[in-house]
Amino acid sequence: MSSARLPDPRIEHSRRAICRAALDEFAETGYAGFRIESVAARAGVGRSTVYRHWPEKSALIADALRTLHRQPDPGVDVASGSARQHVELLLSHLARALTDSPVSACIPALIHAAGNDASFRDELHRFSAQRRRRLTDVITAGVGAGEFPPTVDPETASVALSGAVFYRSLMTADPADSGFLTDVVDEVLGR
Amino acid sequence: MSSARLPDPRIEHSRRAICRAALDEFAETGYAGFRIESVAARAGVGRSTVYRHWPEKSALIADALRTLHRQPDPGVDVASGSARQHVELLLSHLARALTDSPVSACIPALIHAAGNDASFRDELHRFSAQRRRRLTDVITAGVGAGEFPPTVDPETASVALSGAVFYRSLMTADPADSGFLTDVVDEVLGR
Amino acid sequence: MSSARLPDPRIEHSRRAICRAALDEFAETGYAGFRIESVAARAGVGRSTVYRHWPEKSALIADALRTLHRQPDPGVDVASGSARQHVELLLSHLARALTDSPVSACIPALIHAAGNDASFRDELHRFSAQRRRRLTDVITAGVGAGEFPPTVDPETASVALSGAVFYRSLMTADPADSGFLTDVVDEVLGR
Amino acid sequence: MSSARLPDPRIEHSRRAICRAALDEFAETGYAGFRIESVAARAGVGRSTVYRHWPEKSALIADALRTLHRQPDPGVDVASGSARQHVELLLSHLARALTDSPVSACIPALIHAAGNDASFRDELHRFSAQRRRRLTDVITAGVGAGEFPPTVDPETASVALSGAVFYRSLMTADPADSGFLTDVVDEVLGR
DNA sequence: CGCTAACCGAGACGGTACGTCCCGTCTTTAC
DNA sequence: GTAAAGACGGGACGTACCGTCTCGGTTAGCG
Repeated sequence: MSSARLPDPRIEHSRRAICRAALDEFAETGYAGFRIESVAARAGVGRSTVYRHWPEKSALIADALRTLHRQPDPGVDVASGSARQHVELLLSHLARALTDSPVSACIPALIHAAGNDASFRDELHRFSAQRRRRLTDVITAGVGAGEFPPTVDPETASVALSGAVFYRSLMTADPADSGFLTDVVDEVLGR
Repeated sequence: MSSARLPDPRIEHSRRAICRAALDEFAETGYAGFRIESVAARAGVGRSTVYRHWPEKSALIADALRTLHRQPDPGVDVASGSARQHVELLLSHLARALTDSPVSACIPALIHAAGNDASFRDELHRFSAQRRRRLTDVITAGVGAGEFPPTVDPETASVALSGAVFYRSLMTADPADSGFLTDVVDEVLGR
Repeated sequence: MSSARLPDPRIEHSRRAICRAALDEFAETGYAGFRIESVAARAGVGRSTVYRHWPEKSALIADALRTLHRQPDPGVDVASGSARQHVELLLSHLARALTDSPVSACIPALIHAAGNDASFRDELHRFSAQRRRRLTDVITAGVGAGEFPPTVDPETASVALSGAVFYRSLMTADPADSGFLTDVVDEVLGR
Repeated sequence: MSSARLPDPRIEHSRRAICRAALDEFAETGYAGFRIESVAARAGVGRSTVYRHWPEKSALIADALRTLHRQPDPGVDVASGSARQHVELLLSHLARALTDSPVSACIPALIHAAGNDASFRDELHRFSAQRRRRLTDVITAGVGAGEFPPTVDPETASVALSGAVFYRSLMTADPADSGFLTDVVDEVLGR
């Protein structure tokens, strides 16, 4: 019958350990400065084991970053609370993701990598689209419920809101704290 | 009078050529992949001349990027036209800067570098603050003239607008074209 | 049994090839002008392989020169012939060693290096002591057999004879040919 | 008449200082490790001044070493004392020259350099011939005076004696002290 | 004296070799 | 058959000198 060979549990174990180590390394040292040797050492693994599973450095980095996307969604309970509360919750999740390790250090690196590599760019776009879809949905619901003005375009609004958080976190010295979030939601979705 | 001694004309000549070459290299290959050897070759200069002026790769990159900031402001003529037109003009300049070489490739790299180096971070913050100030001023003027609703907070609005352009350019597959700009200005500054 | 682990056959192969190449390089260009890059090229080996086995240029040179000392002794058959013939044979071996490559170019370099480095000095002293011992022994035997005057001090005589060959080969324009050897043996060991 | 311009005293002053510094440098660091920069610094002179007078490193070294030969002969008073005393005196001068700075470090370096450069070789041969001639003359006189056996060939004997001192000083761990000199003179010139 | 030509120091320049670090490939042995 | 260990060829790094060059400032010796 199905002789699907179980592919040796050690393999999967190694892959996991290496990916985790790669994320740590990436968060600490960024794209440049990322050393295969350090990753192997972190993972308690021989250098050749890394090369057995990924053909080269960039492939490992890409793969490791991809695992970020599969991390569990914070899960906002849309059933209870107002649309505005949901929006602020999603934005504060985003703000925290941009501030805390390890994602905080990976997003900028991803943005940079995206500039020079089409596959990274696609990955980044897919990732952010997925994150932003929740936000767009919530805004759409808010408009439908009459909580936000009918003139609001959910797509544009979610870009403005996400962009505001990004910009505030990455390009200014001030944090995207709850006061800022309140202000920017007022500004974009009306008061 | 001021007998300011010109130290050696060759020095300034070399520095300029190297900085220009470094920006090109940076735009093409990013932070990783940046090779001093290529820069020297581009600049038509010996490798040692580069090291004579900058102690190491990162210092050269930092210095070269800094020259970006000193590039002349596009200069929007605020005297004529409506505040809304000014806002859209500034945003389209930003969008173009994020799309065209060489700045397009440098900003993402700067964002990345900022994640791992405080001095780069300060540089980036200073740079974006300077750019955004023009936008904030124009919005303030528009509010004063009654062109934008009095509820608009210029500071928050300029972050939302800049962030929207950034996000659209860097994190999505769609360009920050004039249609998008119109929409997002509608959204943030009212219609 | 002895499960003495052979570490890796490639290592010994590389070491041999590099040492041989280093001796050639040394003989051709001397201490100054000795370039690791040339040695690696001669040996058909990557530059880093050289540094993997020797920490720096001087260590490689020292090691390569040491292999000279392990080269097989010419092996003079003491059983047949007179003591005088043995003496002349040993001296002509020495003279030839000082004239022919590769040793010819290494001894002067060793003498020079010995002036600036104690370990080279010890090496040189050990090397020459070993070579000279055969000569001293043969002279001692010749004195015992009554072939040389009893007033001859074998130690002093062997220094005078070896020194004469060295001096003639290195410090004068004339070669230490067989005529010279005959004369100097006459002079030192009597006629 | 001849308006032979005095060639600017600064030039001669610089040359002297540089030559002296070059000898010191040579004695300290040998042929390899000889740095033009160090010489200039020792001489309190700009690096370019060195290059103004000597086209390259090796020319400076050669020139500096040549000044050694012009150093005043110790001057043995042949009028008084026996031939044997004169011989021992000359040999002890040679032994001291091979032991004390700066010559001690230059001779080995010269021997080495002679191996790779014909002009150095000629220089060395000329130098040693000049030194040895005094010795040969004294031996000849001693033979003529009946102080040494008529069988002594002055040329061969002076090579054996000089060679013995060289060998003892450079190739063994023992010094060419007065005891050794006595022994070797006994051995070569009879007792 | 004051001029002028030379010599000078300082140091930028294009090169080249160094010794270090890491890459991605490979070979060997242990489990 | 997979893993750890690590040798291998390769190539960029940042350092140290090389020998060449350009630059003003000083200085010797003539007018």
